[in-house]
Amino acid sequence: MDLRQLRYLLAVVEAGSFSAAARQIHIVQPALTRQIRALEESVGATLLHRQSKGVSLTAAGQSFVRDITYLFEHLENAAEKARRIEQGYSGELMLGVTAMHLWVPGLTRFLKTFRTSYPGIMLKLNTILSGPQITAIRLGQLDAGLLFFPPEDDDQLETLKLYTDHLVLVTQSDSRLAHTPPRRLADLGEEGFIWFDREMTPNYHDQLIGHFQQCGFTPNVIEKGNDNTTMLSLVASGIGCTVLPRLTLAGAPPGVVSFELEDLRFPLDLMLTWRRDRISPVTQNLIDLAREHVSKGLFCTSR
Amino acid sequence: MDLRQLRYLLAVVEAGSFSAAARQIHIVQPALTRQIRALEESVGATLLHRQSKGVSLTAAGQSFVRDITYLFEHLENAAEKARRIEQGYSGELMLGVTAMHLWVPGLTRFLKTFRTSYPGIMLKLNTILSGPQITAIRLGQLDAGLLFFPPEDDDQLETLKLYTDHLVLVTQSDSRLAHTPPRRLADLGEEGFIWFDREMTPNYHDQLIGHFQQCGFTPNVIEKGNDNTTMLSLVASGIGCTVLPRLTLAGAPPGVVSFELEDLRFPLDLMLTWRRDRISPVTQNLIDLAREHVSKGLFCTSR
DNA sequence: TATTATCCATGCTTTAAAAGTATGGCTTAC
DNA sequence: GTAAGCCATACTTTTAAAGCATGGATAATA
Repeated sequence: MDLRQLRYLLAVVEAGSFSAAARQIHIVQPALTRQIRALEESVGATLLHRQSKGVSLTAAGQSFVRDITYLFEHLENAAEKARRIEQGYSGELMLGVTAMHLWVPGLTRFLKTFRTSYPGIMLKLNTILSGPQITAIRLGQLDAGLLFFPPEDDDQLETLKLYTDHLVLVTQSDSRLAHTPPRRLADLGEEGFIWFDREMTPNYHDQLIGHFQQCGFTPNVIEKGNDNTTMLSLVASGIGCTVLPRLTLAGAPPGVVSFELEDLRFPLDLMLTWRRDRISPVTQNLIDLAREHVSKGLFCTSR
Repeated sequence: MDLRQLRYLLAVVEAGSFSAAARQIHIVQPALTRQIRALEESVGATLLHRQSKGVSLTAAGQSFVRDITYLFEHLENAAEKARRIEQGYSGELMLGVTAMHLWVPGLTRFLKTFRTSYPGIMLKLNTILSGPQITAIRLGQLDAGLLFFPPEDDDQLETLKLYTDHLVLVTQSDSRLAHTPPRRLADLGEEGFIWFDREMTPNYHDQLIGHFQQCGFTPNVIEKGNDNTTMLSLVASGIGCTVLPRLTLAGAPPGVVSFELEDLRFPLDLMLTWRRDRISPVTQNLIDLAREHVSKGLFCTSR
């Protein structure tokens, strides 16, 4: 069996005769006769009644034609779908993101633009920690990820810096600290500090703790909150202070204020990370759009 | 695009490499490479990542393979269906039958046997008058019909006599007629006669009326019932008598008796009728089974 | 009735499209 | 560093489809 033969059959059925069909599809009638005969042989049934004035479908032929009519359309759709995927206009994009960044305005704006530009893409956001994100990207489970501190000089991964953030001190607006703003980490003294479990985001944790030690500061941890929102809620309720990337304060509850500290100029680069090999077209489109946003400075503006 | 190419693609995907697939499908690797390339060209998308150690599907390829996987199965099913129809084991059979005969035991037994023998056939019984039946058969709307008096020596239609019935006088068991059974039509005199509209089955009507006239009998029609059941009900209620084919009395209500009349030896042949040309395989099977039943005398036995 | 036109089938030739062959470049494994 | 395995390319051979000429059968037409 052969697609050509099926096409020929449909042409014959439509034209009502071998000769007419042959004229329509620009081959000679004997060629058509032979191909239809071969088709009938491979199907194992006579599909056409040959009459002196054209042909008509047998009962078997009617059934067969019904069954194959939509085949070509189906094939064309399959090809079209493949083309759209190849061009990155269809398919899905598995994107890793840390919970911390889901409310960063520049980032949500970026994702919104992507969604608008590629409405055919099912964007699947995975709220996942930095470490697992890197693993998932390596394994191909994620197409790309948004995270701090990707492994440097990795020959498998490639990164793009979206923006550089920095840490700020966060405290309640009518707390003691808010009235006499500290200038350095050491000024916090034994002030209650809100922190998080190391496992949540080990890289970030270790980098910060290392920096604190360099500055001679040991936080007096009195409470832990394992995501941004929780930590901010704890701060808002007056339990203590903490440090957070400035841009993640976008969704902070009222009554929370932030201060820049002299020794908290810790540079935090939010990186888009992806596998160097086998970038899917969708991922490429995401990267291209990210590059565009970076060059226009769209990640840094807060509105 | 070509079925061969699709088959090759599936082989390559399954084998994981061009070389392995080529060995499996017994062609050489360059031929495979070329066909896949041609397929990719006609689809308009790269379907495979060529790596040093085999190949893997691109995102577009994954979608495409998903879409064509069931195609071959679908085609084989379509062919199988066509074969079954050609052999008369599948499909539908449009059979005309007059309401009069639906309760004839030999006939219902025949239809039941057919249904059992060909469970794949959708047997569509059309309760339709003799005249329209013949027209429908000629037009190909019916595959075959069961009727009295088909046109004789018709070069388009062919017939098979299933059984010969004859008319009997039907009356209520405690009517005057039942007590002094008449021997001839003329004996009925002015007895109330139940009849039917000519349009219901004109051939049958005209043949009977003609015969009545030959016998010098003019029925005193006092009521009309346009199907067997109605006529029998009227008889059972004591309104009058009528004549009916003997075998159609199978479903008669209690209190109805029948008598043979000397001049009512009118032969009634129930004929299976079909178009001589373009007998569908199902129809052929029906005819064959009918011939078998006729030769075994199964139509005449009442049980 | 003979004729013409039309249709499908068949035998033979030509052309187009696969498959086969030889080989090369590249990567991975030992 | 060599061998093995993979895919790609250029060229040849084989296969299969298309083209051509023609014939038999049927149906419309003169």
